[in-house]
Amino acid sequence: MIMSVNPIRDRRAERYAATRAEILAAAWELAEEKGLASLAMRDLGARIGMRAQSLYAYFPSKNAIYDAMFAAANEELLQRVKRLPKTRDPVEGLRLNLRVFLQFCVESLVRYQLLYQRSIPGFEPSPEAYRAAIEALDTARHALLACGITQQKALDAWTAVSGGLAAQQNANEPGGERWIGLADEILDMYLAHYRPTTAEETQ
Amino acid sequence: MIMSVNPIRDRRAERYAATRAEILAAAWELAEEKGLASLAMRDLGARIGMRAQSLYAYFPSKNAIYDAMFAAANEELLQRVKRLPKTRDPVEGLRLNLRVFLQFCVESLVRYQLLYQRSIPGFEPSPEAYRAAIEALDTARHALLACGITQQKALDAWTAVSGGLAAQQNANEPGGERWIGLADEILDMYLAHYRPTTAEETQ
DNA sequence: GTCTATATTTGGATAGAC
DNA sequence: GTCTATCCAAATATAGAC
Repeated sequence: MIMSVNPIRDRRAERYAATRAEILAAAWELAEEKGLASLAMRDLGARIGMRAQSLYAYFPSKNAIYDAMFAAANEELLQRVKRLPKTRDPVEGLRLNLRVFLQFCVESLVRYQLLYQRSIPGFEPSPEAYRAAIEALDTARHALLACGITQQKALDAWTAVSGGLAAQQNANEPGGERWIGLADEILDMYLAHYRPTTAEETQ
Repeated sequence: MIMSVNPIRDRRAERYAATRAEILAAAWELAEEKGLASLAMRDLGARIGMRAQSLYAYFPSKNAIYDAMFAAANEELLQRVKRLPKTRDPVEGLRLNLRVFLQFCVESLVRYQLLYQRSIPGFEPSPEAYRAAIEALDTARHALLACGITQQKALDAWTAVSGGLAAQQNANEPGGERWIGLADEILDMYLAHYRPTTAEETQ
């Protein structure tokens, strides 16, 4: 194994990765405190005892930091939905998927902004950072499929209603549960309309 | 009448108001071209043949310009829903209200961001600018009331589904109609669930 | 890998002449 | 009411010494 042949290089890589992680953690903190768009390299460096310029040894630009945050957040969501217990009842599976998504959306306002609101001028997530986002959306698609819902229109309606709940909650009552508390009822409404009741309708 | 006593002062006021309007029009243009957050006083002045500093004779700050844009946009929406023809069928009234709202949301991405996404760091609309926004929302509430829908939960669900359609459309397919085209179907789904079927349920 | 020094850009806002 | 002249602040990013 290469690891045992050259332990010094490994320790360096570990240190490097640890510092990167530390920078990202500080970035989230600062974003929560001052707003996502107000994240500044100076402040970020200061928080971890560095000059702003030294951060460039870890990230080539500020947008690269946003990109890493974007990727990590989507990966977090993906892991959560993947870790969900398998249910016999497909509706229960969809309900859990929705619950996890909404909880994820309202836990952190800045994370929500970064992932779903494109509020940073000039920042466009990289395709790699997108991967987990697409995969997470795909879990919702599968949960819908398990309920016999296959039409593209129905999937689009699902993203609209689930996304709408999160958006209203964060916009009008951040930290509360006035809208996300409607999840179960909205789910019932949705299924009553879009779920096929006979085998034929499933196609 | 004061107007005929001192016509000079009137002409000045008119000129002043016209210049303010010109500035705001240029602000919308620039925002569409470069992004809402990238609106800069220099560019704005340049567009109307002025130095940036001269703009301060018309607006005390950049945020005041955003505020005027915010107010004007909400007023525009309010006028549109108010101008809607009276319908005998309350469901038709709700449908038209929704249609106008969605059309308004997708017509301009930057207007949508300004009104519904709070994407400008440090900008908080003034209470006066809010007035029309609240009034516009109130027209939706009345349209729902006419359909016999009175519960707060049901009103919240309405803002979630209608807002969700606009949000998904703008986020994933700006300029298209993949989501807003679902409006009628979503409305049916919503009414089937929330509209009382008997007089008693209406309370 | 971190620093100092600095370049560069950007952009909001004020003072005072005309 | 518009200008010139500035100021001031913030923030990204690079060069090069240590």
